Amino acid sequence: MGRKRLQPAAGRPTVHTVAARAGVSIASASRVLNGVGGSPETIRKVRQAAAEVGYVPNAIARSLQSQRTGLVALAVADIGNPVYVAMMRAIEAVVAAGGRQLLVHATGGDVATEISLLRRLAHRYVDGMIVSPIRITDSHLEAMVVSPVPVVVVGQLPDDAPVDNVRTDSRAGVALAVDHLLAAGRRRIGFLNGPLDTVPGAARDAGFRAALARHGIPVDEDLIEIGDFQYAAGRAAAARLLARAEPDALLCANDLIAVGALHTLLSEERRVPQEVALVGMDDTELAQMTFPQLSSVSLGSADRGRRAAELLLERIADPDLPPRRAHVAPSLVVRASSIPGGTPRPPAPGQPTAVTAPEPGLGTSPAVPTAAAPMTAMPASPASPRTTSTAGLTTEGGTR
Amino acid sequence: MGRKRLQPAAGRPTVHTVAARAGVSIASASRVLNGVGGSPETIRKVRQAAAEVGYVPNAIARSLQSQRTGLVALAVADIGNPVYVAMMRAIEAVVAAGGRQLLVHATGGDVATEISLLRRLAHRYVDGMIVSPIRITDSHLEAMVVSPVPVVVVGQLPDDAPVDNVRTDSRAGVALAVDHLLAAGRRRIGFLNGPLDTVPGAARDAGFRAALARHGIPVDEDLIEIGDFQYAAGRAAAARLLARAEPDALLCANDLIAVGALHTLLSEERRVPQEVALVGMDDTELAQMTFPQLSSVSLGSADRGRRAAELLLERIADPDLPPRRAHVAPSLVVRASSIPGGTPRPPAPGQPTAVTAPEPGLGTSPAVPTAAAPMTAMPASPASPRTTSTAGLTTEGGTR
DNA sequence: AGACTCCCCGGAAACGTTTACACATCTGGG
DNA sequence: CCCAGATGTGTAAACGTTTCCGGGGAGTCT
Repeated sequence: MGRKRLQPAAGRPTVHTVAARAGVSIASASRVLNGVGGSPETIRKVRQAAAEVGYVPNAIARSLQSQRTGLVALAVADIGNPVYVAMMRAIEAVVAAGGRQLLVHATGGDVATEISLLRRLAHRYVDGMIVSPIRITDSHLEAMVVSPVPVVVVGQLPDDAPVDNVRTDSRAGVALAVDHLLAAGRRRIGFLNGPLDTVPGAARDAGFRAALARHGIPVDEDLIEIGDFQYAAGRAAAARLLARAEPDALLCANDLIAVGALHTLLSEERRVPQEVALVGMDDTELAQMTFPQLSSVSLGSADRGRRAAELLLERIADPDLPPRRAHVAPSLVVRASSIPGGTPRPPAPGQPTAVTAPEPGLGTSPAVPTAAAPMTAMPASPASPRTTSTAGLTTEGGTR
Repeated sequence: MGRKRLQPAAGRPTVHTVAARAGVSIASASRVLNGVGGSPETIRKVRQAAAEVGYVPNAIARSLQSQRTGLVALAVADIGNPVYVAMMRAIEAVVAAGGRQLLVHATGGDVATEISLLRRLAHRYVDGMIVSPIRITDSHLEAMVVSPVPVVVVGQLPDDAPVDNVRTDSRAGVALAVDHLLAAGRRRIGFLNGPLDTVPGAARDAGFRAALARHGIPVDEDLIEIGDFQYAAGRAAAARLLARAEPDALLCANDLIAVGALHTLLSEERRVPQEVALVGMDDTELAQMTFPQLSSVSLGSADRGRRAAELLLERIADPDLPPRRAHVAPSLVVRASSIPGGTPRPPAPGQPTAVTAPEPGLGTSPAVPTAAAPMTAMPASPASPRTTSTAGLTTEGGTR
């Protein structure tokens, strides 16, 4: 009898400890502790024994048995970029509601790091991963399809890739900004972009050229500068551009670049927006912190994060789902940095005005269907200058 | 013979699969795969079999056996606050070098969430945790000592708490800022603080009053405003303060508050720093992004993060170490927002100047020993305006 | 009263690894 | 020639859970 455990006193209590103390089998103890089955008397004894020894189940052993870790990984280039912070918050919320925790990886935008992370999924240390790569290579795709746990991509992906992904139409987003600036009477729009060999950089470049072409405006290469997606690069790129051209507006590929550009503009004593209008992209928290506040194209980072997390959880629950693709429509949030008359007075100061892009078609549509979109004032709470514009969400390929 | 696995074809390959295919025992297979022992012939067979079936060891099973998860958790209030981003990056680096990954929890500064997180450590889903609580309660302490895995605290802790922790002397940090402002001729220093029932809020309040007292200046309660540690609160608190008093300087309990205050100042058309000098705390990335750039008291967040991670890994390796405490000395980084003549011209524009506080004694010393510290120009690379001032690090209690 | 159902319980097998231990074989030296 | 040691291998026991399955008891229906 009872020859199973030799010295049950050593180490932390396990199910065996509890079972022995309650005088029942480990099966009964486990059942009671999981709330399934058990006679009233057994339940009482086990509960009491567990309380007395301070039993807490071991998460790892449970994972081994249940084949799920309760973890979801997120891999982004730069956890300092507020756009990823917003995404992370949204993902965290969904994932926590699903009873899981979030493991965050910072890849530094490095392809090798990303691949290695995807490959490591083979160890199944997480239940799934959300990844937002700046560049996509064949190795990425191969690692994703080979992975034993599901992967969801935030960002553009080849149309035939059998991977869930949530995307936004950043070309249409750029078009919104260009339309807005042209409607405000600007004619020489400078463009501060990220590297063209990145997915977002390429899309923004294409969007910018297409938008100008649609308005019959020739592209002046002197008005285009390339850096990376960081603050310092934005600051430097703006300085280079201003040294050789006289833009009356600057469109920036993300908010960090825009804040850098704003710094250069102000330190060169150019008035914003009177002399140079400024528009960023991503509509991060940062856009509301600058003075003047930054107009910015929202690409729905929080929505994309939320949607990605939902897709991932659904796929974890049912791996046989067909590959799905979700879209989040961009919208423009207008603030003081691009409005000629300074901060609009009618609502509260710093109140945003939003313009929403029409829903994009399948894949990357060739051009933006609308001409200059009408501006619509959005109702918003006077307490917070946060935009309440809701980006449109669509899903295709799923059976919802 | 071979009656162990009934259908080895199903599911992903395990050690059993590899062993069977190589015609050896699982023990031999495991040994080869771990690189310990094995004859040349066995090694060849096992390697080949593993490659053929694409074997990857299961992280969970390995964890169960080895009693380590390879994960380290970090719990902070707000992953959007750049001070935590800096800390997180530093921790990530150390932890990755130690072959582990980082699990990030956002607590929202909520005590109940923090406690629940600490309690969950009993499940041993991570090898240890770094936590930076805004408030510390007895429940915190109890949960920490009870935890089966080590916990390191970033922030003040009762002196007798048997928990590793790394702290900075934020009172001395506040004193650095006050000294600087007084030396620059400011006399009516406004103070925008966080809640007084938080550890950092209380310390900053005490530091502010002590610094004024040391200079024989009476405290004017009209010049003190309380909000929380966020941007919006800073903006609102500055507006309230400016409505009832006429400060010639504003000292802010962190950079987010300072950026909010800057927004209010600029939108009320007060010139910074000519009319109102501005100093923040934490010296985050944000401080370099504003215009004018923000003077800020560095509390060495990256250093604290790094040190905390080191302490944690050391303790994981040797749980019997005595409780240790590490100190990081604050320093002041002077930028354009607090210098009367605008951006200092001598070095490159936006070049920081740093003043380092003397090493604090044990525990919270009653007052700051130095009078107005001398300003020392720091050499820095012309390319980046990042400060290179290194905060001093000390450890006590350990056997290093 | 017998058969049937339902519920509760305990033994044991899984999950996939590492490793203690025992055994066999081989080598070299006395 | 025989034994000590070294070396390689396989069996089985861990790590801590959940869960399948079969047995037994109590109750109900016919």
